[in-house]
Amino acid sequence: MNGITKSVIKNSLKRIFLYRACLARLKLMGVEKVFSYTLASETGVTSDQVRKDFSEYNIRGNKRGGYDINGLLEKMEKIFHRNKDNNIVLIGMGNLGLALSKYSKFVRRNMNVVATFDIDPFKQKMRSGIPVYSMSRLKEIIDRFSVKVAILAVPEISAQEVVDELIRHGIKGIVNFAPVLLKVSPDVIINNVNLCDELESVIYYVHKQIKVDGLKNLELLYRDMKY
Amino acid sequence: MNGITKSVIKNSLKRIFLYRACLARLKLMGVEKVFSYTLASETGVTSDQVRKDFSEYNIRGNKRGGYDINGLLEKMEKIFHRNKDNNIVLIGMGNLGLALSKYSKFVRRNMNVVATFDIDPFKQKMRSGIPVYSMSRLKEIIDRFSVKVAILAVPEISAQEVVDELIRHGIKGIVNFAPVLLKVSPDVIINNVNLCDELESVIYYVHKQIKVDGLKNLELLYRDMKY
DNA sequence: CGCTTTTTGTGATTCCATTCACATCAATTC
DNA sequence: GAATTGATGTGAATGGAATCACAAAAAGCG
Repeated sequence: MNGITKSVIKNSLKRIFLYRACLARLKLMGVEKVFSYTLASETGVTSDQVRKDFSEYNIRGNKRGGYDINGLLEKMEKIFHRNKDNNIVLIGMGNLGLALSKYSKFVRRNMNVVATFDIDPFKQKMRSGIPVYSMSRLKEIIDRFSVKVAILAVPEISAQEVVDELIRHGIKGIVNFAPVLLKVSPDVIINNVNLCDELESVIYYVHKQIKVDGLKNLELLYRDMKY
Repeated sequence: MNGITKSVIKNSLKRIFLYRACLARLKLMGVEKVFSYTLASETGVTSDQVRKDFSEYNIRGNKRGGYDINGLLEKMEKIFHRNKDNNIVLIGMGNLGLALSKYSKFVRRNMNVVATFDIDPFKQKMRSGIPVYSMSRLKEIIDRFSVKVAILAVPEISAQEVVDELIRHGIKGIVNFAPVLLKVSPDVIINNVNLCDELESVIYYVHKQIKVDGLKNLELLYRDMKY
């Protein structure tokens, strides 16, 4: 249980998700095949990038014929283990945890939150279909549903403690919404999602942009004055 | 309003946030100064990286003396405009929107959700202190509070339409929770947060890890059989 | 005060992701 | 069925971020 763990999700994987979302949309529209440049312009990358990414994940198309959307989506499902169900547990039923437990998009991608956990006995009852258990039943549920991945939405103060327990019971991957860097052994995958940072990043760039625009305007003004 | 916009938040900026969180913690513990390697080991990066990042954002310390925590935090506040309040609007009061509107950590970082909006008239009443308005009052609120940044938590079907409206009324940056790539002009900053993708990434790496471990075990078994 | 120690700050280097360029293959046309 | 066209797939080149290595500065010490 040593070592700080940063999120290390590859950009190429994120782009693959983009492509998939785009493909699903095209499929709904009745489109049957795409070319790398179609997908590229839809997702705002270059066609080289699309092909290189596909190459990395061993996805191939037909020379000249482009890619068959159904085949592509099937291949992706296989790669991302979407064919089998993935059972998830969610720890912490505060505001965020509650919202995540109701988030219907997980289910649509075969990711099932089979149970949620909270230390607050008041919260330990059925809510919106998904049961809320006390932490004492964690091991039982993880074993019964072969859970390997957890969502962590507990206060930062208890995050590390909960993580240690999760890992002790066999959890191998965690999406962590608590704003702390968790210490885990390197075989456990952590993906940190820090909502404050996401918002603050945008604020930073907006302020910067405004400053740049301001300077541009000044330059323009200066030029106008000069001539 | 052309062009697909991917999130482009620099890694160095994300690390600066990490450092700041760490510094705040150290400050609470009564620590007054740090060295680059202290901060590094606390955040799981190298000390070179810390110094390089600081250099990028023009943060400097004292040769041999390290960095004064208070000075560092002040400098960061200035860089990130934490001295002045940042007013935010939140669009979409579904499960996620509701949770975000109650997310107390925003306020602690001077990011105030001044109002929320939803098309559902049933939701348009005071909830947990923050008012829920109809979209018709968007412009009024944006102007009154000089809002430049919005959080988007609407269904994907209406996301683009809402974004167009936001930008028309002067919004310059958006944290987008809808799983769609928004089309905006390049002077608007978009930060996409896709919860499904975050979870699915972890699942992907966990399966991969298990496969790798499995192979390792096979190799071990093979070696055992051989000798 | 000059010598040693310690840590910063940054040019040089390495490494990895993206982009380029083109060989390769499949379809279509003549 | 050869020639042409239009796409893929991938080595090679490029660019940008992380790491290295060291000069410069500050603190301590004799």
